[in-house]
Amino acid sequence: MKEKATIYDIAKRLNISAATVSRALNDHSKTSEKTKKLVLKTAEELGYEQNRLALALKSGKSKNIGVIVPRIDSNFFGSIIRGIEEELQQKGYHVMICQTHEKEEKQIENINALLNAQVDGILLSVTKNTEDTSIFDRVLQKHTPLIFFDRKIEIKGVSSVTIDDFKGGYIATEHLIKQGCKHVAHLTALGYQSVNIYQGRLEGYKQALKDYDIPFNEDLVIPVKNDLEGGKLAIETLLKLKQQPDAIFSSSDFMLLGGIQELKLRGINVPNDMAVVGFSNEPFTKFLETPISSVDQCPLEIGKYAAQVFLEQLDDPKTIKIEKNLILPPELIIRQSSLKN
Amino acid sequence: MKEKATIYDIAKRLNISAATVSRALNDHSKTSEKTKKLVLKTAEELGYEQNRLALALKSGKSKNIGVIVPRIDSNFFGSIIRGIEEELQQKGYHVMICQTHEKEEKQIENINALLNAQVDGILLSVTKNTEDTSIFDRVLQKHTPLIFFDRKIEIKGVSSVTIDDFKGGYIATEHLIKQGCKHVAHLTALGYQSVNIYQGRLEGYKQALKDYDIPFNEDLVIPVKNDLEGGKLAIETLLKLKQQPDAIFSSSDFMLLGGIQELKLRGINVPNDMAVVGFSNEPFTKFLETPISSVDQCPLEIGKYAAQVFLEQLDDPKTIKIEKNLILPPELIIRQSSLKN
DNA sequence: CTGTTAGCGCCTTCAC
DNA sequence: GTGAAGGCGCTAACAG
Repeated sequence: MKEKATIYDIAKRLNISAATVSRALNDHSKTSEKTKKLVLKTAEELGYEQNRLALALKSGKSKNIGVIVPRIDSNFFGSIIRGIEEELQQKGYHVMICQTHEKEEKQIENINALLNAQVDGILLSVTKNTEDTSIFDRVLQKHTPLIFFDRKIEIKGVSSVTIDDFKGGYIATEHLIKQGCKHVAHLTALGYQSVNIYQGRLEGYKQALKDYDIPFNEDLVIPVKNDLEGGKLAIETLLKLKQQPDAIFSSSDFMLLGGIQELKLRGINVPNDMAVVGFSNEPFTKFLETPISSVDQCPLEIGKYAAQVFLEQLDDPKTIKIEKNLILPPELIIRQSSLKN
Repeated sequence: MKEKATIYDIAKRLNISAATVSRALNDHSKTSEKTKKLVLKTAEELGYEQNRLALALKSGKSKNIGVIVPRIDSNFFGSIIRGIEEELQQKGYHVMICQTHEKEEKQIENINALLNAQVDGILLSVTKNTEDTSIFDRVLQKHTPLIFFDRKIEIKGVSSVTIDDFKGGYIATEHLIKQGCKHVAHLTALGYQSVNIYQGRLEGYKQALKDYDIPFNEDLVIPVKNDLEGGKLAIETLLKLKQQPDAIFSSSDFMLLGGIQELKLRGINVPNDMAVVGFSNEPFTKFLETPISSVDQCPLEIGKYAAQVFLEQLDDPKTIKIEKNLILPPELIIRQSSLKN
């Protein structure tokens, strides 16, 4: 077997032209069955395989799409990528992965790299500190489909797939209220202004309070760093209040876990003294002794829909590319941490 | 800005030949400084970007490498991919991701797809039920570097990066023995024969017992399915024994967690009645009320080394590609679950 | 139904 | 120092 057989090799062997071989291989209508069979047979013998690079250069379509996420080693983004990959590979696409580590410069680098690798589209979860949006214009100028997922920025002509953070905040809070909680606190994360995910959760929280005639109390909203330490600090702050809360809706499972650890140290029982609900449905939430209720963001779905939106964009002629903004409903997973006895 | 500027566009504008433009862009020695500057300037103006596909077709190097894993939405594989990506992107490579879902047919499909996408190399964590190895020969015949990581198969000429499972089993067991445990049970996983990862851990366990003059007791080795349910079953089996264990070394954190839950139901205290150590250092292990000791497999390192081995293979002339088998030392992370009071 | 020609965008001899 | 020509592998248009 030669290292690499081309259509010319098989053409030579059969004493026909490369064009005929190409047609036969692609099952073109105007080709005799005889030559088709012959070509297929010798192709097999020579171990021929199509060189997608050549095809890509010719057609201008690489059949690769770029996916940019903050980190890949997180359950959330890993699941999204899984969804994207599964949806796209069956259409003959390959997924090229990049990470930004929440750095805008890396985001720009990655986009440029993907662009000149001639990807057929870019799916991007926007870095939280994105300030310069001109890079996105460059993508659009090249007529490369661009789709935001999970985290978006408002840019005309860019479709997106996100979850309904407002609803997530609402159902979590409503659930706690229905459990009989009168003073629901809320932990929100610092540092995500530009993608305002946490803003939506907060608004949902407020709306739920309003709908159930509970006055909003600013003191019960604690903005902290999104990690275990932040959660501990939040608890310390909350417990100093005159009016202490009887429930917490945290916009992140990690902050919540830190908080729960702190509550335990202080002998405060979850869920009876303090009912809690987190956000993201991180894998660890269901493994704890007191499993944590959490709002699931359906990452697999996000990935699948993002892929589908991309495929739709492809069908459209370049001029009438309509913007599509999918907002998926999150789902509240109720576990022990929010069920008062 | 035109949709896509090529070297011809800038050549035309400057009334010079495309060849000169190419040379100027590549900082070729035999080009006047004047034209270089001129070319660079107009390239900038026209928004020129190199088309990597054309370069790839010409050079035969796509600067893409394929990575195949069972699943991407697992902390372990996610971390490995992160390591690979970070190491390779700075050398100008892109990572293309595929999943096998532990199906051999998908593994073959993915390899073929990557091959005719002309990747410059394939990094693969072998599917556990791999039987037909002829696909790997095909890769080698094409002189495409192939590197196994985490899970390997013995194939001449294929390098690999794995962890020392024997050592992992050894240090975990030794640690339990040093804690004063006399009857260390071992949970091993069913269904991974072809990649014999679990075999190594078992051997390490045996060797540790031997080194500390503890007789090996076959009854204490429980093979179960690698999930929570399997762990529960294992505990049931163990507790029926005349000689009950006082410690467990589990070859998987998930089996162990199931076991711990079962122990708790039965009022058996961890670590005092039963000291336990898991394997993989899954994220949840450190979040539990009784954090679990576990053998960390350094996935990030695996990824980085796999990438490095790939880069080394590249330097070698095709003929003298030497096989390199890196075996990384795992690390025991000691937490409360194995520390007797 | 098949062969010829041309070109995707780039780089690399080979002349000049 | 620069231009012209050819080719990487494939396909589409145009003849025949």
